[in-house]
Amino acid sequence: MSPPTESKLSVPFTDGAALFQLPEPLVGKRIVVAMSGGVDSSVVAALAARSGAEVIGITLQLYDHGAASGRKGACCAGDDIRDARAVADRLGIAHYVFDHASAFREDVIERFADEYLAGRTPIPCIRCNMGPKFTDLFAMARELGADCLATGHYVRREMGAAGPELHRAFDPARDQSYFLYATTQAQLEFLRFPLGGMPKAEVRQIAEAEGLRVAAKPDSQDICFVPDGDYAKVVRSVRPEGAAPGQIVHTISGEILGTHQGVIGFTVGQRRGLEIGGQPEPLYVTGIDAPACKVLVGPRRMLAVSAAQLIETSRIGPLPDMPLTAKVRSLAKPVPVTLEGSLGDSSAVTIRFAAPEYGVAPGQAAVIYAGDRIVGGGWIETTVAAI
RNA sequence: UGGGGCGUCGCCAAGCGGUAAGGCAGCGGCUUUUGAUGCCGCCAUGCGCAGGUUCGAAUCCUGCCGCCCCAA
Repeated sequence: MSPPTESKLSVPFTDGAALFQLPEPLVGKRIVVAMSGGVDSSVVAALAARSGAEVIGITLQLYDHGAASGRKGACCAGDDIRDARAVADRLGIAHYVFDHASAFREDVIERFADEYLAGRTPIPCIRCNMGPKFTDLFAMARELGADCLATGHYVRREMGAAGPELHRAFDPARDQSYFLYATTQAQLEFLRFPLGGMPKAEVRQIAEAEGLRVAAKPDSQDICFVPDGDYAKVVRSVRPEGAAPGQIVHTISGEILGTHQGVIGFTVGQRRGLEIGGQPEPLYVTGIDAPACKVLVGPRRMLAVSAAQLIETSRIGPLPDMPLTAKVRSLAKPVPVTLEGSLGDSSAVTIRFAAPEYGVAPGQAAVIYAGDRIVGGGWIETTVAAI
């Protein structure tokens, strides 16, 4: 599944024009690289520096709390900014750090908390890509007169008949397309993802070859602004008034099985943490009634969903005339779906699953694929039980 | 205070003389740039308490304690 460690480089990393999809010569071109302080974006910066173009690294400081410092595998604060700076120094490229903490707090963290309070399950990474990264950083790169904005995302940009298209990464284990479905056509014109065609192992090889201090840095995981995996703590600190206790109710019988310390601790499809024993089979969260402070639970078969309504849909390029698939979570094989409605322009669309899908949570994203190509997606507003 | 039933891990529950199943919950790990799911591992030297019978008892006997039901 994962490529061998000692593979040859699939793309010559000296071919800057191909990697950054810019016309030759690169001398005189200006590439802005979004540097998070991790291995991936550091390698992008290195590749850009090798290309002959002028390179400017930009790091957004997104948050700053004590726990961020010293935490391995985070991004965009404290040590990571120092790492980014050190890499830039090593590569001899310009590097700017912008304090984006207040905007990030409003656009991503508070929104994240409010979604949980409303009984939904948010994906801050997508909001972050939509806002700080691909809107704000995008504007900065434009102002700097860049020819493109390159990031370390594992996703491919390919030229199609109707313009640039977004495709899944070459390395399926690293594919990040799920988090990027909301990229607009205009953003995609300007964006570049040089790592989309490489296996992760290769990226680390390059980092080592370039002598980057981040070569062995752990991959980021979890939510970057949640220190120790305890996202509920973050929600409580942002919205202290939000976590009200309530009842855990059986979806079918209506029986009150227990109590909980706040709807924010639960997501549809969740099994653990209910603390309800004495049952013949496991109970899963089947729904969340935020206004009533109720968590609804039931057996696994009640999680089966036949369709989902998506809102605020977006589309990248034309809708191809071929079977479509969808992912309802980042790690999942895309499953066959049919679309009812017109995808894109923020309109509402219903996707119907060919086979029942389990654990579909409102607030999550559904991303639509045509083969390897991402054609768009939207936020899951409601689901239809398959029964 | 007559009769009947029951007390086994936090919960549910097997076992009915041969040396404590299983499920749920919980805990730990793997996986993972969202939340989940999933998978693997751990989880009662002891069966309400105290005696007794027996080579051997959660299982038999006695007493006590605690629940539940029936009762003019």
